[in-house]
Amino acid sequence: MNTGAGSSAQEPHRDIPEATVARLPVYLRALTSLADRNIASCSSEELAAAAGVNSAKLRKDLSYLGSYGTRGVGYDVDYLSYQIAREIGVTHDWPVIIVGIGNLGQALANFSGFSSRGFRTVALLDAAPQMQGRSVAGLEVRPFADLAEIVAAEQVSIGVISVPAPAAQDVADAMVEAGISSILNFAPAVLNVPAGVDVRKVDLSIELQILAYHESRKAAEAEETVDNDSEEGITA
Amino acid sequence: MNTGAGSSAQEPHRDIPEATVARLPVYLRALTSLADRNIASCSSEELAAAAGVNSAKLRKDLSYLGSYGTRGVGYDVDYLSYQIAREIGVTHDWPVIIVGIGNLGQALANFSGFSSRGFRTVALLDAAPQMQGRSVAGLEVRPFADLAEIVAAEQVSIGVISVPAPAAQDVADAMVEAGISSILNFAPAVLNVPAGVDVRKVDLSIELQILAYHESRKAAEAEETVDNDSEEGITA
DNA sequence: CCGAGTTTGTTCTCGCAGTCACAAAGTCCG
DNA sequence: CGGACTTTGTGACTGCGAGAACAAACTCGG
Repeated sequence: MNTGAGSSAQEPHRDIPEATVARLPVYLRALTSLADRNIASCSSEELAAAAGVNSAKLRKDLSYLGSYGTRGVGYDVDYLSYQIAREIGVTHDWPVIIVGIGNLGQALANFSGFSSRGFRTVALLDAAPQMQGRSVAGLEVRPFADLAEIVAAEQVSIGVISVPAPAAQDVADAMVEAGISSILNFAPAVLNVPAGVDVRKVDLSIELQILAYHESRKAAEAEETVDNDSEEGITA
Repeated sequence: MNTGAGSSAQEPHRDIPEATVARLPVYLRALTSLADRNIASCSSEELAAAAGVNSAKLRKDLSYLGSYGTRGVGYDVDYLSYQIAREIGVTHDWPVIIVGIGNLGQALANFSGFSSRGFRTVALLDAAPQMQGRSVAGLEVRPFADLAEIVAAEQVSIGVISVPAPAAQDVADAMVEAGISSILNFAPAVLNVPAGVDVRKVDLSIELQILAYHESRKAAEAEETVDNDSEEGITA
């Protein structure tokens, strides 16, 4: 009865809401943590607590994937982990390249969370001559000009940009040109990419500014409540 | 006529939607970029393009702050910049401490975007003895035990956590205990904090996994469209 | 001084996301 | 073997956010 877009065979889900997609990795991490503690099964309440969300929301999110729980019992940790990993698509490793091996790029290259969660850094690229050939996190830094060649050879579809803002758009253009269709951008710049290419942005100073806004309001409120007293007596 | 919560003198705004708050820093950056190019005024259309959003959304967002534009003309770049900065609360610098001076912590300490956008890193803390006294980004790494003392002395209300996941909750607890009320968390762990404390989370592997999900779907769709052809002929 | 043109600020509508509450479905004990 | 209990999965409701469209307000040229 849907918009007749074929293949209604064994995938009753499809079209998982974006908000849910963003939480699935959180659930996956919580499940991994439970598995590490040798917990074989858990209720939605427990898993929700471990993931830091509401249990109803968790159940609804999981229901988009299918019915992988058992009523009256809960979820099997390993089984659910696999199902989520399969849905996200991290049952096999994704090759990733990092462009811009400054402080942040080096930190990312060394970040174990990438390799342990379905991603494998296959190349580090930097345009600066003095970076060439240096070894970072066990990988040799290669010239930016090699981008297309590496992407083609390693079948890379995900790229990380950690260059200064002015260079970000050029790097993005080159990535798209080379065939990359998903970009994680750490540069504080707006990227223009053609349709079909996904960009996610991580912006450190924006996060801090959002905190600052709330902090300002907290301070203003605190001041307001003291306002009645009009304390100005530092004359003692 | 609002819910009579005092002080209806010269602040007609208050209660800015969270989604808008998250975009204000983006607008601020776009404005800064325009100012750097000596552009004194701009329309909502231009600013929206620079910030990568819809112009209607931009105008709506700005309207929460007040009427700082001129109909028929547009916005004065400097004036609007100041108003946004004032609303966010970054007209003066916020002192920030960073706990966990590993690869990521060092990258954050060296990140110029912090200092140039309303934040000043006042201390770097790490629990590891071998880190003590080392100089990173012009600051000496101090023992984690000094946390409370530093927070009190420098009036710090914002803390950054860049320690491994297992230590994150302990660090958060200590921060809250010391009086910090806003936390930017880079550790892949769920933090439990009391009400009144804001936590924002930046999780690198989650961002990648979200990209992977979309990438999987792209691959699946591509396969689907080729399915009709059933190309298996690599026999040549 | 006035009208045409431009751009903001706001209203309205639609869709997505979060939460509550409950029926369905399974387990476990007597 | 049956009933009480537990927990999932889902339907209904509410509220926020995005976008389109329009009225208000300002500028500028004659």
